[in-house]
Amino acid sequence: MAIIEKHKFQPNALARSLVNKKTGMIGVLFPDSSNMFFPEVFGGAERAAQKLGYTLFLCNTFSDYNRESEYLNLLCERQVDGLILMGGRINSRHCPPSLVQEVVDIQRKIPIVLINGTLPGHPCHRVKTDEYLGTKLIVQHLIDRGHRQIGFLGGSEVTTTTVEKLQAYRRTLEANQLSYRNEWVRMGSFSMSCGRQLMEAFLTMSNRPTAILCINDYVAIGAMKTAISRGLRIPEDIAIAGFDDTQLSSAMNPELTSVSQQSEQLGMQAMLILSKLIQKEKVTKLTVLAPNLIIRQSTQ
Amino acid sequence: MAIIEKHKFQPNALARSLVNKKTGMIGVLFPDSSNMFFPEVFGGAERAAQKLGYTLFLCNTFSDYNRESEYLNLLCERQVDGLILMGGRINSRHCPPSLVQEVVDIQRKIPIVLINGTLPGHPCHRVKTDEYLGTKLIVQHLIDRGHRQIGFLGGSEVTTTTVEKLQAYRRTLEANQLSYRNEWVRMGSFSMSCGRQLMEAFLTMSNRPTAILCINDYVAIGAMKTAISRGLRIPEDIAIAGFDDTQLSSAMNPELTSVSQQSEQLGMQAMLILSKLIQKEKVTKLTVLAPNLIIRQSTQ
DNA sequence: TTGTAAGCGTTATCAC
DNA sequence: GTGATAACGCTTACAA
Repeated sequence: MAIIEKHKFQPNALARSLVNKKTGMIGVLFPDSSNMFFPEVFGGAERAAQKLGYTLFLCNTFSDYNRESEYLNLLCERQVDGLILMGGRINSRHCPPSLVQEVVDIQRKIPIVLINGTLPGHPCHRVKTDEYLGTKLIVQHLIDRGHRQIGFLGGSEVTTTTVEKLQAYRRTLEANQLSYRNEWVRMGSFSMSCGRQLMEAFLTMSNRPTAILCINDYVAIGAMKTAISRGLRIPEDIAIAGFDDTQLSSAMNPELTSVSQQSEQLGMQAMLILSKLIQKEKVTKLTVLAPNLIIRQSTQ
Repeated sequence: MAIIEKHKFQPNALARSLVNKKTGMIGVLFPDSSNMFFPEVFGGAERAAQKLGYTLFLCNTFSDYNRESEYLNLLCERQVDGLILMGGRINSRHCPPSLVQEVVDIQRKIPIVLINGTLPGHPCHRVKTDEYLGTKLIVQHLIDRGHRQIGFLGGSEVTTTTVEKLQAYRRTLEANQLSYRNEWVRMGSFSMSCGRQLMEAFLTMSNRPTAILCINDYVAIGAMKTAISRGLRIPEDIAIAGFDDTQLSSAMNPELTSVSQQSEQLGMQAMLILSKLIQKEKVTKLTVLAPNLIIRQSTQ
């Protein structure tokens, strides 16, 4: 011990990992650190990881398939013990089979958990919140508040989660004998500026919705800002709801009704399941978390 | 090549790094992923890292000295090529010398860049925004808008950045022949809930400030929310300004005047300097970025 | 208890 | 150019 101290001996984890064949590292792919939803998820994952003795390797893919592939390769070379995947290809409808195959090949050697996504045609360990139910809850809430004209704003039709929400929206309307109208559904992206633009378009309509469900909090806030700048009161003149319940929704004024995906739980669960997979324990393939409707000022 | 493909040969970066004595990994310590400022900084750092062929190892210390030490140790064991440090001990007045020494010892072996912090008594490569100037700009702006009673909300006196801002606040008041009043300065923490609480206290004062400078956007938003819930109009009844110009400030309603620290630039510069240090190039010890006053609705 | 040797998957060196 | 070999720093198994 004295001699360790004296020579300031520094253990080398690389050499140790080379022998042990485990690194204690978990690779985490996510699409965008500027969307608070993701930092929240890996906040939860990190907490769980610390308890389990793992350490996270976060990789911002910027939703770019190439970067995803690069990182995937990098993480394999670095011998991570497991992978958590979010966004990008696992949320893509029409995902090129080669990209799916890439993940499938890796999965043969390294345990993988997907958050809010799938690998079409291949069974996979997944953690997700029930976004269908979440959407249903919020549409029903709007209907219960007396709204009959409900719009849907943002997202992209090439994204599986958007399609799932859209379906829930449509079916919930129908279940309430309300008509689904194409012109009340506007897609684009997931950003605040998208929310602004799409809302502009809505406001020029003669017969516009009285309530709007947005694909996420960012789009909702963009929509709110446009509405407010046009002199509309929220929720009196138009009700607006978001999704994800990021910290933005409670920060806003008026505060934004949103559906919590339990982002931290999502990360924790994924990490928990991954650690079991690494220990070769049997784990349920699919873990579904219940969404949580958080009603705030923007809809009542 | 055929045989590589056939056997699905997977190169092992650990073994390679063991020989090369470089891993291409940069350790990044930061205090809190739920404060958007930090994801913004490492967004910039990541972009730079990708260009330079490095990859980031992000470590959320939750501002806990012990966790900092653990991660520091972990990153050394893992043989990272360099370190970027934010928050925690490098922002602490009265930082225990042993914690400083720990970093100094590491610095002998691994290049380190500090963002917005110092290692008291030890020269160090640092990147920072001029928070003194940033504060001055915003106080001057409030004064120019006609305010004579300006308060200071949030932060903590054990944090170097808070002290720096407080000093700038005080001196700018004095330079304008305005009196500094103790009861107009309230400290606490850096959270939205802190902003709410401190604002409550302000509002009970008979002679309260007409404008408030907050330590960051989160505190500012908390303060705004309390003010609004008390029926005050912003900025007519009370002007409020934040700091950091996170995405929250432009999302708010009314939009929040704030000082941009150029968070992405901060991360990019740190990464750039670090890579030069790793290549043993000479680099200037201190890089100061100019803050940017972003005037929005909350102060005019 | 202490010590020695083999091996992890690379890279680099030095003969050939 | 090709091919064998040592070395990187650690762990583990086995021998002394």
